[in-house]
Amino acid sequence: MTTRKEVADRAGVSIAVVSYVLNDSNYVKEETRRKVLQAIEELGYETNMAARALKMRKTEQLAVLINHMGNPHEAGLLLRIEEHAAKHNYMLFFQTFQKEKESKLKALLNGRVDGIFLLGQSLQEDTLHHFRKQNIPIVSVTTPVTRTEDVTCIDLDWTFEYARLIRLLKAKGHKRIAFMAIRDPEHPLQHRLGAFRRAMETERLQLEENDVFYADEGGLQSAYDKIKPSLSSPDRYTAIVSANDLMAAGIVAACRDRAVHIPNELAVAGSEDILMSSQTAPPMTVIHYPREKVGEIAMEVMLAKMQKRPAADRILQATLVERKSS
Amino acid sequence: MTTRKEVADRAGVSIAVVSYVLNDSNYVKEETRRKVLQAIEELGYETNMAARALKMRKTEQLAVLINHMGNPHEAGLLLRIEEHAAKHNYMLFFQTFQKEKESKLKALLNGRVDGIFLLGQSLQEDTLHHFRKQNIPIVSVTTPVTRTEDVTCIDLDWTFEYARLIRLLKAKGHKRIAFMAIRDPEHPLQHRLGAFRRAMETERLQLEENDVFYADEGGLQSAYDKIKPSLSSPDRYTAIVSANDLMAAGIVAACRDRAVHIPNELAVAGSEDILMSSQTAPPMTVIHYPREKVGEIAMEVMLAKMQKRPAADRILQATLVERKSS
DNA sequence: CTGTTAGCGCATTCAA
DNA sequence: TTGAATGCGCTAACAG
Repeated sequence: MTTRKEVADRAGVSIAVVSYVLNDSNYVKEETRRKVLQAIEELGYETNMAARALKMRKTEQLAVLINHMGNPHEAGLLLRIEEHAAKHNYMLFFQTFQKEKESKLKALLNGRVDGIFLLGQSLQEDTLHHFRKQNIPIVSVTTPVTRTEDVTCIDLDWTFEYARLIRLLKAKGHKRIAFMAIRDPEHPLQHRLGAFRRAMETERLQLEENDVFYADEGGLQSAYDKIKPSLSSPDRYTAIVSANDLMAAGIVAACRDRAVHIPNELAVAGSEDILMSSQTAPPMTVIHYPREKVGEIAMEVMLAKMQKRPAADRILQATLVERKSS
Repeated sequence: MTTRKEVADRAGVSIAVVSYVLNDSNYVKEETRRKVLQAIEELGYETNMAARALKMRKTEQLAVLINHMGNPHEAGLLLRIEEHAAKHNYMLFFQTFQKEKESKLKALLNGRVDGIFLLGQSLQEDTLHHFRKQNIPIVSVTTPVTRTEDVTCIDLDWTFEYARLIRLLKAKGHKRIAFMAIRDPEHPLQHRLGAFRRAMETERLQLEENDVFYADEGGLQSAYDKIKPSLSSPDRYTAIVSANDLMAAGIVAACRDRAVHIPNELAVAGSEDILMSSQTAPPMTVIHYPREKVGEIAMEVMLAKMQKRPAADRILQATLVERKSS
């Protein structure tokens, strides 16, 4: 490995000068600079980021804790965040994160990251406290079940978005609308269920308790399993909204297998607009979650917090994409 | 931030002892150990990974260079690799990687990673040389266009896999089979085109040059755009295989819009088996790429290389999933 | 069994 | 405009 010392020797200067040249942190005579640059070139020298991180107390690395990378929505979000992080020269770690791992988290991230993104996670108070003490900002993309002051959130106004979707369905004559939620009370998708309830109220529709389905997890299969039995009942909801698109796709699949016609017998809608949603049969009506924008804002907020600038929660606007499933 | 020094002071020992306790690297009297552990607990001390990395010349961080995170196949692969990396206490960076960034790569990764995974990339010789000098092993999941000795590859025997798929199609009466490839000659999917050519030969079928379509990139839309015009021609191939599933989905979408019946008028098959492929109309026949296994093996090979154990290229077996599109 | 000490590669203060 | 020297937090060789 080439070190600054070797570069300095070859250029006939001290290591400090090499540092000055590299970081533009001090005036260096043009000729000296040239010599140093040349030595760097010849030796193929590159700064050792570990050493720099130790000295600077800054790693330029960020962590993304992700719930379920199998979900293209979250994968897409991750991708967008990375895109913007890269622009600011931050490297991104990602970790699929289960609660069991939380205790190890502090050890794993200590001295490794300058900030943490949460993609569908909530952390426990003592974990939060630890990162607060270390001055590691936390930005959450999704509203966690329990809010904490140091976690800044980027999310949609789900009540507003669902209300708009409900109006669309109402306009087509639907009165009894079901919702596909998720069982785990800690799961961040719970927030969307709450929002849906409020939206139904706003739109003066009754959300009956047995019109809320609780899948075991957010995947396609779990929604398929949960919805399929209910599809044979004669008296039922005429539309269903799903807390995420993967589960909505599961509903579409169940309808196909039960020969329930979409949208004539049942209208289906999703909440994220992943690519798959445009390819199901029929293509799905969805709330288009602005992943691109959210990624950008998330990084923006993260930068602000790292620089100790104030950073408030951000609510973004989605759009409604009407396709054949409604 | 709590340091080892503070822990040592509180426990009334030297920092070395704290190190010994933490790393189990030296015998410590039970009572002393207890005191140290308690001090650590009380202070909420965690090891600073940056300092450790500097000292040990080992970061326990790995990079994944990924071509197109928008592709669920690659996202899935990333997920699997992360899963296995985590088991061995490695953190994973990922970077969506474009050629323009290659020059910056060395600077970005220097001192940050112990190894690099390539997901559909080829690096230039001087980049490879740099990492070779630093003893940073490189493992590629996909066969790059130009092979290099220090890059170990994990891939399928695509010729074998495509031959099996071709036999399936042949058994259903197909003789003229087209292929959806990708234009960029540097793109790793070129390898699959070459394999398909050989497989056709093996199966004694003629692959006509204008039955090979070259999409501009590997996405759904690009395949859709490329295939759509050709669907109206009366005399044409009766089956098409796509180098990846996203493009196969694009073909299915084009057939839908052109009212070409699948599989009666055209059989379609993909090469990876992403979730979406089971939800298109009709669901697609695909080669099931064993992402789980590949992730495991990739990490295994990486560990071997990091420990300077010999590590040969690995060829894994896929399975054929027959669905309604063929 | 425990303490002292010498770096790892870098940024930076202080002198020159 | 440049150099010498210090220390970031950690590991491990060596001495006791």
